Amino acid sequence: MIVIKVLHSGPAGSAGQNRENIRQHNLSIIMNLLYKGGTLARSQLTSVTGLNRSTISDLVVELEELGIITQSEAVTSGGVGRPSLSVSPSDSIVAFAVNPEIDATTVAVVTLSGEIVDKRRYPTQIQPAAQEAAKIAGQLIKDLIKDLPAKTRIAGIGVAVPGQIRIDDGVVRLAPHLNWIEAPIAAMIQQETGLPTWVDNDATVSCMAERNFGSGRGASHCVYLFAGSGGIGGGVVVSGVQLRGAAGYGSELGHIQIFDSKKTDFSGLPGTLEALVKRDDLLEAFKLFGATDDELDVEIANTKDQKVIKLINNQLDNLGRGIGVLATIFNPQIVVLEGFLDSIFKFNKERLLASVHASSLSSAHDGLVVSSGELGTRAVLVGAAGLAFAPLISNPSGTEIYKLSKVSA
Amino acid sequence: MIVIKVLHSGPAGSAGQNRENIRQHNLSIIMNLLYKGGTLARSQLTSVTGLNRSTISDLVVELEELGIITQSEAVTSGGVGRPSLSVSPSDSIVAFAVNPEIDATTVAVVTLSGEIVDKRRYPTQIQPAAQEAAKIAGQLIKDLIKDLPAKTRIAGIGVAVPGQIRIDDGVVRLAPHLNWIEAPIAAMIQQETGLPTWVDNDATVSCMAERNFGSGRGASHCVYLFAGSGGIGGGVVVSGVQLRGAAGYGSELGHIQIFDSKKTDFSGLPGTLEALVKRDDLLEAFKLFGATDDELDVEIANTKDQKVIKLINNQLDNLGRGIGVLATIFNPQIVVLEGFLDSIFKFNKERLLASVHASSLSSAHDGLVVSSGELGTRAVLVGAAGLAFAPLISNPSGTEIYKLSKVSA
DNA sequence: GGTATTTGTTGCCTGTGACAACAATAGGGG
DNA sequence: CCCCTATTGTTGTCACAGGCAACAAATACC
Repeated sequence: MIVIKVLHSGPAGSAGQNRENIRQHNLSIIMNLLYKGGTLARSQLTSVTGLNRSTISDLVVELEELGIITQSEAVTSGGVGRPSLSVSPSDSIVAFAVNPEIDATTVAVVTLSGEIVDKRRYPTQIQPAAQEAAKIAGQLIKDLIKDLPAKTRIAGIGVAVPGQIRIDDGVVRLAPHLNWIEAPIAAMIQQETGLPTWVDNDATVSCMAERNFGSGRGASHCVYLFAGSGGIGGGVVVSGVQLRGAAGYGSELGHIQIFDSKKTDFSGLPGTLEALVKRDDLLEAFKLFGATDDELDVEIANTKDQKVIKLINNQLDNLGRGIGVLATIFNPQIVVLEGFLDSIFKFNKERLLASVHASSLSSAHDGLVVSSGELGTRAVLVGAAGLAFAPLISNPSGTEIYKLSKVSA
Repeated sequence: MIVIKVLHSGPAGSAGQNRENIRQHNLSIIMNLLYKGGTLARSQLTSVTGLNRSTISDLVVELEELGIITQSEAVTSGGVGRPSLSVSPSDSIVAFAVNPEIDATTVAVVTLSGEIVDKRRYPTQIQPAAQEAAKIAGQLIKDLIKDLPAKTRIAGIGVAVPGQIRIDDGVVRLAPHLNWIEAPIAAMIQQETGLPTWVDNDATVSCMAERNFGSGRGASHCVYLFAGSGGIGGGVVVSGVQLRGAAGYGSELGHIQIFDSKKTDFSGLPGTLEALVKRDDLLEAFKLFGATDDELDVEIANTKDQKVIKLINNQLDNLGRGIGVLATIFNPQIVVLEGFLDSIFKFNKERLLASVHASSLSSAHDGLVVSSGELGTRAVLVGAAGLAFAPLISNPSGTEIYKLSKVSA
């Protein structure tokens, strides 16, 4: 049992704390632990939070009455003394995760414990307009609801979009690959479904998912790099908090300039990480146009072509430099790679690490772990659902949850 | 009057909140507001914190009894109704700021309201060893104490060192320009003076000073770049919190690689910001070896030499690219420049901004302010003192403050 | 000078977590 | 097989901190 003593770290916000806040805070702490940790014993909650046994009992009962957690009789024994009750997030609480991409829109049902229980993918010929994507998402959600148990309750909808998002009002300021400009996607989907909807950048939410449930579990400082057909996206966790920037447009890690090259990325900036580590270059080398990430992964793992190997090595060197820059800035415990970045990493880990070491101070990369993502394509969906769970977790007793009938057929 | 409603932002830490925490938290909130804001009316405290009038009264009385704040009869009127009492941080509480540099060690007396009331500078021929610097600091502190009013009380000592610091135990892991390696400077100074001592990186503490008292006042996201004879140092504030990294070695902004150049920085990395924007290059162009920052500043402002102008423009382009990379990553409200970086910025602001715009996404630099530091050489001292005030601010009722007699002569 | 407005002060109330005592449930030893 | 120890859940009581309302104080405005 690890007892974590948290001093008053972080910023002293300007808000005073009153009696209601204290209760809300403690309920939130427990929900947060259960969300990330899954099933925990009540005795664990006691020692981790530092709260009294009786207090934990009281709080857990309240959460149980709210229907967002369940208690089960002592699961395992193993130690002396009376066995502690197990507490789990309720499987009846779900959120819908929506991910519009160039060639398809995907919707998933994700439980409060971070599991994907169902999924629908709707392919499109060309990239859908925002209104169209909203309609598709609405229809898929209605389809998914038919297969859900009647007792299921819904926290809301989380949307992950490859672009720059104003999270305050859920408007996509610019999504270059989808060709969306100033698209109020949250309002559109909310209109279609009647459910509260939140939006954020796809890499940002994936980062959070890997941090909560994947390779970055427990890391206070984590850098996440994701690459697919839509360029390189990034997410950063600093002191346990997602980096968003003053206006919400931060952590665009694909667009940091690291070399003099004339090669430009999708946004027109030269010499950026995205310009120099390009998926299309690999596809061209393999003559594999339109391949999925999985197909590309297999191809990379098995290639013997010296020309291709040279290309991959070059990309590894460039990626390593980018990671080096990020390590120098953030000094993270872990850098998580996803998509084809992970494929080339697995092809030659030593080369990437050597490049990272060559382009950062030893203090920054000492003890740094570079790792593949654990969640793969699930990250973006689990992360998007997390957007919808966030209000419930931060204020369990004051957040509405909806019945299936809330969504009109 | 601005009423700030703070939702439960930030990370839900794992610590539960009990009755003692709530009181400590509220006392801390008030101290924090007073530290940053100087004198405030009690009515302002009420509206900003959201706490009840009677609660604020109670808290303020407790802080007054602790001797760390003072109340004065209604300073100004201006509105209808009974005038509110003014509350100020006590001027009798001070901290010592220590700044060891290559050519001198400086110690200042800084009040809780962020004012430097006295200062001593002790020049050295060559860079002092850590033990030597500690002895110098100890002697200067004893000298300074002689001139302080007898009622003065001391929060502690804050040390700002140009190098990589383990803040947990106050050990300088590496300070290249001072040639210190694994130097337990905090313990040494504590030994000399008997006062509790904290250490941190000089750019990091300067950043915090500019954020609390200077150009970056009120910014939630702030990037700070400082350059002197010891290369380029950086500090970043993210969501109001200083970025330190997992092990405390983050925000080494001078060492991010942005070009292919073979030019190396002091740490041996090629193509970094520090390698491409070099103070020594300017000194050489001016034939001004050993000049102070102020002398260099005047020289830059008045130069007509086309060759020098070309050099400055080149440095501005490189600096702009570095700032562009940082803007892309952090999306800050403000970038604050200090030292000769500020001098070349003032020489041609448009050129720097053009370079920033050319090397970042518009979403990242829209609304971005690039600004000169307000505090100048005071920043590092005010910031260092902040290290010693931090425990007092985060736990006013549980932190010891020392009488002058604590320091043996 | 009277009224409205704002703020400080005081006494009382309530909610929330701590604490202690007891009950329940496990393992270990003679 | 019983007893002892260790751990956890439960219950009732307590203390503390902030909210609230009423009143007093001090200002501006008419």
